[in-house]
Amino acid sequence: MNRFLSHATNRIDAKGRVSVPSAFRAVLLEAGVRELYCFQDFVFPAVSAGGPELLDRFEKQMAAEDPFSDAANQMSLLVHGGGVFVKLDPEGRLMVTDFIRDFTGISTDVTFVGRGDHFQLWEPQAFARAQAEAREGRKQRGLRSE
Amino acid sequence: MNRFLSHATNRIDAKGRVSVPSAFRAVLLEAGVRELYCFQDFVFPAVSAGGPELLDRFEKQMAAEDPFSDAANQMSLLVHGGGVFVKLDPEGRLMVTDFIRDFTGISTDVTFVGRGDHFQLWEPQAFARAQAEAREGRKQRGLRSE
DNA sequence: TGGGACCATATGGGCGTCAATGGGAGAAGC
DNA sequence: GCTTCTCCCATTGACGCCCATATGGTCCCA
Repeated sequence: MNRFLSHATNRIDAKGRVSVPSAFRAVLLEAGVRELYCFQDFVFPAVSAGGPELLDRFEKQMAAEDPFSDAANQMSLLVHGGGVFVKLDPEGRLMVTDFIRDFTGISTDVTFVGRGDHFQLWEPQAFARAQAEAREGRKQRGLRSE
Repeated sequence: MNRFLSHATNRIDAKGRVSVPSAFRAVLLEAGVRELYCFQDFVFPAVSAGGPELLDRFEKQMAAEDPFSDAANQMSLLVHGGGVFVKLDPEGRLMVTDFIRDFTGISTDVTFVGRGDHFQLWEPQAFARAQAEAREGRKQRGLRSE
């Protein structure tokens, strides 16, 4: 398994640390990622995290559209200006900084959400709501999988 | 037999495990599936399960459209964030996690329902109702084959 | 044809391992 | 010197692996 899948909720301890789920750490290890690259998601109130190659991916995306568009400008602000490198401690935990808290609304618990080539940090309730909305939207569009 | 057929109800034990029906396990074995991919169904209050190729299918679908579109984003939230890889123990049982319970209403028993290329986990009563409704709907449309 | 041995599946529980969490102490920075 | 950040160790609770038991069905043989 070489991608980020499923979701799990972990508690922030008194020092402001939270364990990254072991399944996600395994993916990072396999990819040889030692430092996480984090930034604010464009769509959801979540912080996205992954290897440094994520940056490349978003720069490609920006290059694909009109470089002077509002979207490209805002993306650059988030990707370049809002990006942070985060290190894990020997137990696989990361510090939940104000950068993360302010944007996501996270306070005591973090929901880690796999997104294939990266994963996200969500406030648990916010994730539940977003997922419910997504499911509702799919149902209405009638895009059944079978 | 290379597809999932019929249905069966098994009990969840004190540890929260339930045996996957042997007929289904045989199909999985033949297909060489060692890890199940499970996700909350888009239509029914059931959890669908099958081989990893189910996920591949979803990812192809996402790749087909604009990867940064709203639809693709929401789908990833369901397929990646809402999907789980589940391993069977040596006896062919799986853990019934809250992820499954909350969405399906399953508490003490699980009804396994074959769906051809995958199968589903239902709360027994809910399955009985859904099946009755489906039968009724077909009858009214006059599409019965018998 | 009826009874019994045999087999497969479903189920129950013990136990070791690992992940998540909590706290302490040393190191580095203000 | 005090705060903040790491690293290290301890605890606990969950999960995976193993073996044991039960239950129902099938096949063989008398």
